[in-house]
Amino acid sequence: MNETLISIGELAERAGVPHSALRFYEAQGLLKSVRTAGGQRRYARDMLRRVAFIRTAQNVGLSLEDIAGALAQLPELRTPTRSDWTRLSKRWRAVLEERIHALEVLRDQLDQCIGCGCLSLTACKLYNPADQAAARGSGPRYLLGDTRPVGRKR
Amino acid sequence: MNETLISIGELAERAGVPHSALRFYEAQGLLKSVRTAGGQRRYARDMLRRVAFIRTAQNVGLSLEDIAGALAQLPELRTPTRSDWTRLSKRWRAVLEERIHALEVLRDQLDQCIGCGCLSLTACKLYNPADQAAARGSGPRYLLGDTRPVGRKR
DNA sequence: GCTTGACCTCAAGTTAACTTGAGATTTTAG
DNA sequence: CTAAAATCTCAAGTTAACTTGAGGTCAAGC
Repeated sequence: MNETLISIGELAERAGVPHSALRFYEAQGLLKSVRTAGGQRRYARDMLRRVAFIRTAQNVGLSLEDIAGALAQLPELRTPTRSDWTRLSKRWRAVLEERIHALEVLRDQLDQCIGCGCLSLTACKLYNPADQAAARGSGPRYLLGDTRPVGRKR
Repeated sequence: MNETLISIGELAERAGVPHSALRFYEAQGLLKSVRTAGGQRRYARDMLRRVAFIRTAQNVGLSLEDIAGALAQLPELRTPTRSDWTRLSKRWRAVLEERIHALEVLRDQLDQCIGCGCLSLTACKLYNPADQAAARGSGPRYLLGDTRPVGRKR
């Protein structure tokens, strides 16, 4: 019944991720492992899925912190079931939809702003700096449709 | 005829960007300035637009290096005209379209992958690690529709 | 049962994009 | 003309996400 556990080398190879990154993820609480008597890591098979999830999410621009938040919803004590992952997937879909929407808004506004010919920065909806929208704080205000900037920090 | 030039403080306030960032951008070749007899920076008005452009582009996830590349297309010797900016804007639109498309592909594949119920990582089109597509190199292969990952480094 | 490849830990280095701080000079308002 | 506000330079610090290296241990095959 230990045959279901894999070494860090195997996980690294199958996931296409370097060992160092796996250890780093574990240190950040994104992965878990049990140890052999000698202290080496052994991963349950579902960690492979976790790694895939992590890399995929990073690819759409989410931070490890965000990802850790999502993974925290998975059960700790048992191996995640199909429906655990499905639930997670649904939330992801929402995140992706928001990001797509934000980019579409940006694209459309870019057309109307710099691209339109008005060239008036003071009237630009895309970039609304401090002296235009000081009451709402400084910096770009409309970039993400003025919604919560999902997944992007700073 | 010097009234058309603004100080770093004014640019910072109007653009909603700290002085330090403006100096940094200049050091990176993203902005330009002339100096007073005493050595202080004075910016032409069109630098305000440049700053807006920089921040906007950063917001969609482009690196300063990418942005520098785009800005390098603007004329050095004269103030950019409306059509200079329009041309730049059109290229941006293409970049945004590509990013949007990549996210849509990702969203749709997520549905079919983790979300579908097959739960088979070996069959997952989203995340295709080394042992599935070793011949094409390791790491995720289909994440951006297997196209050139526009604007993202590493 | 031993050698060799796989692992381990911990500290330090790396890149991007800035920020912070120190110490000195320039501008500007009164 | 002078004091306060704005700038200047340069070096060092910061965060994220890892990588690299040193020095040493574990495990698997012949």
